[in-house]
Amino acid sequence: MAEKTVKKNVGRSWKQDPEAVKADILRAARAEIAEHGLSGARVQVIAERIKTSKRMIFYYFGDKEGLYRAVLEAEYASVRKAESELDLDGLEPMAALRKLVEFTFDHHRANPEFIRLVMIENIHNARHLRELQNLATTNSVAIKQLERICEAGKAAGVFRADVSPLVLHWQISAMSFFNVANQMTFATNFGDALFSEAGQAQLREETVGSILSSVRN
Amino acid sequence: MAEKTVKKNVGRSWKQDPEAVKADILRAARAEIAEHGLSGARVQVIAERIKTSKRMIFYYFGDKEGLYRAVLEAEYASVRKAESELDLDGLEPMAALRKLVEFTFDHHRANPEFIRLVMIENIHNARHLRELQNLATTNSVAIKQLERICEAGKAAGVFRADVSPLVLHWQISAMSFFNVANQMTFATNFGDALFSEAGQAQLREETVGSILSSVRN
DNA sequence: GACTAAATTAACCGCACGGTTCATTTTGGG
DNA sequence: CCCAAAATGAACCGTGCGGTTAATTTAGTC
Repeated sequence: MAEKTVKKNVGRSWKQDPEAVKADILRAARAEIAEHGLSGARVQVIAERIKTSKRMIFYYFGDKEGLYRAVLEAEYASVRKAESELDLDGLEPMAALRKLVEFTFDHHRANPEFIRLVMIENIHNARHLRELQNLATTNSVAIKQLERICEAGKAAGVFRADVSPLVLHWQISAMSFFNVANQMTFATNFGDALFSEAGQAQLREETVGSILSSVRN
Repeated sequence: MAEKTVKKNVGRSWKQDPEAVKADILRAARAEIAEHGLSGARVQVIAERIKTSKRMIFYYFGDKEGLYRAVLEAEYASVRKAESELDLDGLEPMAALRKLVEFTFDHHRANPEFIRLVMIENIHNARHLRELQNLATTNSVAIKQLERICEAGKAAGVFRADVSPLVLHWQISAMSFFNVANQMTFATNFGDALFSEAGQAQLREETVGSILSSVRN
């Protein structure tokens, strides 16, 4: 039959670029999951955000949870990289601690999607994070830096002798994280004064102040 | 036809008790939503947790979001009630502040479901909380208490003159909230030492310490 | 240029979900 | 005791979800 040779697509209709597709999917998934949570995120919507199909997501990442794990892993890697680039050499202990607190406060604020992913992961009791074992060894960069600061501070006599780097990290993280994570409910309940530029500058300084004053000898 | 009058249920099969049913639904919904998030929670599962049907949930609460709003409202009311029962009269400013911090730390820790609901609400950008307008006026009990403490502390000269009750509340909430909300990811990343009984006692005291030292004149 | 494996598209599927319909039972007031 | 209204049960429904099947296109290899 003459109609047999119907060609739907004579010219090249698409190019292969698996790495770019994978990276696109990861970015879109990060945004979608951070916005709606794991169960709230729709695979269809992730596909629609970029120029690909739902099929490709399952092709590359297996299932929704595999995709989520990949997003989580990439995001933690990116944060660790930023942390490791913070240079505190040559600073006095108090100045180093101040810089570390300011960095953490600013970095959390600049990465709300990461914060939301961590919130979501906590809702899931860190079940997926625990499955990412290759991160465990390297994600204590911040602690290592604090340990060095604390040692120097104690040696110089400016820090209390019983300051704990781990507790310090917990306190710094708590305020830096809460500032982003709970912004909406806090503002709803108590007003948004603390979340203007001036308010944020104040919180940043008060955070530094409470950390520094709590280690001071 | 003679078979027309088939009676499936001759005897009394159930009792009416709408208030108890509503209360049961609220409790079950709180647990289910706190565990799985709003989109992750299944109405069917909420019904199965107690002795009722999906039908009753929609009958009393309209839809899933209405149920969630009711849960949120009840939970906030319960927390406000606990806060208002905290008695700080007759305490020196520092002692009063210490007691308030300890209370907040302990209360958050004792109410993980409330913490999770707030986390979930933050994921949703506080959209539902904003629709609960009748709470806005009364949920600043904690702030009022802090204002009184700060005034007394400044008058007595033991507090810095520029201490802000709102910032103080933010700091206290940050650490008390983070301690519960981020426990799982923090423990996964940095070990669970801080979440043993001894670790929690240490964190509680360090939280008090950093707050007190940051207001001290 | 034929062959093959990887990459991509289009169409489809079972199913569980939120929500509804219809009928029945219970309660309480007159 | 009767009857309207509230409360409940059972079965159902359309939709959108995560995930799959099968066919088509690309790109490197000989």
